[in-house]
Amino acid sequence: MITPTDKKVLKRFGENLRKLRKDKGLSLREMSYACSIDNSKIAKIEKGMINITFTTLLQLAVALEAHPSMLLEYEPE
Amino acid sequence: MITPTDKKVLKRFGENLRKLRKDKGLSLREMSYACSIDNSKIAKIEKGMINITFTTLLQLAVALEAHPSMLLEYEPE
DNA sequence: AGAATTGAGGTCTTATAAGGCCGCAATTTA
DNA sequence: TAAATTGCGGCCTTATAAGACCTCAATTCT
Repeated sequence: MITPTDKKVLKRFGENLRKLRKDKGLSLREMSYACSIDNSKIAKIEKGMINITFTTLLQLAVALEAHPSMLLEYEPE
Repeated sequence: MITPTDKKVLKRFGENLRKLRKDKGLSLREMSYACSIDNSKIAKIEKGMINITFTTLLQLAVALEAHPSMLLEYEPE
């Protein structure tokens, strides 16, 4: 079950993801196209609404042309 | 659906996880205790049998006393 | 040898991620 | 201002992760 603490962690991850996407100047649909993940799903991830799997993390990294570990390097807060 | 390519990626991740655990001198049960993940599940992860979620990745990092991103830093191969 | 530890697979239930589509309000652009 | 783009939430089905427990063969320890 997804705890309130998890919620917070996912939200923080989402915020960072959003930042990385913006920095790369991509719209949700552009990013969607770049990694084959539905744009609405990416929106949900950025909102911290879903607990993504390992493979989804890798897909996101592809779209951002970054190393997967980079998506985890942000201030936990 | 989990593709053969995903399978390979998960397997590689698992091998690395196993290495990290061994390096820390932990048995599956010890690690299980350290991160509240059933030992049989950790075994499955190491075997690349499951596509773990973001929160599970964080839990594993706790047991290894490492930054989550570290679990992703290995030779993709 | 006997006991304990360890890795690992199987099984069952429940929660939820994935995948895909729709629509709409708010921007942004033409 | 009309038209496109964008973010985003809802909905549905299917696949599968999570979580918990059991068993057992192979090691390792005593």
